Amino acid sequence: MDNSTVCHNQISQPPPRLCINCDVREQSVCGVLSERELEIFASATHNKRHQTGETVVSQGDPAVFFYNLVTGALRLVKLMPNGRRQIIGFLYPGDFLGLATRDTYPYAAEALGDTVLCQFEKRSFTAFLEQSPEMRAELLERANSELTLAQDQMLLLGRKTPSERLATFLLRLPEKDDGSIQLVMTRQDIADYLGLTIETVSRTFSRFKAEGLLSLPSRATVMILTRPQLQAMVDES
Amino acid sequence: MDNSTVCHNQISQPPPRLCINCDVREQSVCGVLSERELEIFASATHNKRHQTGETVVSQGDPAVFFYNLVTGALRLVKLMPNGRRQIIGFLYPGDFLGLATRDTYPYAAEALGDTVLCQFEKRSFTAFLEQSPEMRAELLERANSELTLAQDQMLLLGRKTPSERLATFLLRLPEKDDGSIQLVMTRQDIADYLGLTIETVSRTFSRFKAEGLLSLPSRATVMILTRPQLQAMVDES
DNA sequence: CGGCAGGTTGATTCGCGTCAAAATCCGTGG
DNA sequence: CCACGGATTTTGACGCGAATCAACCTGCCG
Repeated sequence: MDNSTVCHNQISQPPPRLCINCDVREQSVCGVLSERELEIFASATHNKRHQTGETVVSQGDPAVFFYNLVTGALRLVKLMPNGRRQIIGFLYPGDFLGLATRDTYPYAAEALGDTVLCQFEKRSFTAFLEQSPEMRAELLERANSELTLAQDQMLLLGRKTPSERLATFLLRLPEKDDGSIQLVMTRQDIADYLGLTIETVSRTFSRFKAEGLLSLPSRATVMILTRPQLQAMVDES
Repeated sequence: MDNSTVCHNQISQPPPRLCINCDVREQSVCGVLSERELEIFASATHNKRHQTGETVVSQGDPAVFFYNLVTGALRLVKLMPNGRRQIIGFLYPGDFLGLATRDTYPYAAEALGDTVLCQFEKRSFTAFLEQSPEMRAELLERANSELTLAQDQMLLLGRKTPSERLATFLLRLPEKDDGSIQLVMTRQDIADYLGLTIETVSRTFSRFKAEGLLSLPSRATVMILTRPQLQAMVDES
């Protein structure tokens, strides 16, 4: 809640932050830039930290900044006046925050856990695009894959059963080395992403567990036991 | 079903088809091209006609061609193995068909009424993009607005009531001069677009009519009587 | 005047949402 | 290490609203 744009260079003076050392450079839109361009880019950006639940951008606010997500995860939320909530996507390290915006953000972006973002001005980024066809191509690429995902999600929300929705969701998440899946979001988030209630999500998890499809070592950890069966539910689509 | 790539120059020899005379040039992605570029473009395209219900591209087919829609309308359909259907969008004159495709089309495009399309090869178009930053910017622009629309639709499918869905849908359609709205799609199409059944769509239309919100002079014509009330239902989102 | 596709209306069912309570998880402090 | 407390999740009971199933209507074609 207090000033969360903290730098760690409060004590000693570290070397200037360089995009070239960025952990997610290759995964982010910056991956297409030359060293020369990266330097230009670096001078126009700075890091921003957020804690769990904090709002990075608000629905309806003028879109002044764009971001690359460096660490953590975000949820993109659309809120209706009466409180109904729909999550239209989650962002992970390397993802770009700023697609599908015109003058204002049509959704809020909120931090899930502690996050680090790379912030830059929309204005200067747009200007930068004029000189970088590669970057524009990269953005087009990303917009297209977001659009593809969104279309899959429309099918999910319009026509799939709760079980199919949850199975689809789980199989989209990345596995760790030990085969477990870490859920960075709450059940409520999952419900609002899948167009269900929290109770239905919980019940579906329980049923999957009872059927031996998965186990839940902790709230945030899922072990998929019989991937083929879950996959079969998804392929039914 | 027979060869539907008909030219009208079967009798007399008309002047070569020129993009510069295209009715929808300014509305389509071609609007950003210079006369010079238009000529190059023209030589790589040809018109293609389709009748009601015909398939322009099939879900799962290799994406070889892109299209601009010149006349008529298309529905973009995702079909599940068990027959469940979700319409992820409608295209109107000037719209581009080819966003959100990788190697294959992830949806089918089907003609609503008689349509005219401008067809060109994905390969050559992609090559053309290399030399036309304006065109790439235009495509990015369009991908972004499609994405915005898709996100609105996710909210609709995940969280809105049938009445809100239909009201939202109707108010997005263009009015004619006399204030009427022409529905180019069937009730089933509307249902599959809004994530409902045909019966629920029909009942909701009937209720709106009973409440004096609209009248239905014919199956395909809607007269909105009290726009503010419909708008209020939508704003509730 | 059929015939038929598309659309409407009615009766019934059932799955998910709602409301309520219990259980679990997890951080905190004794 | 355990006891406590709040948040989160799970489970249970119930009701409603949209899907389903079925019949009927309407407009339009030959």
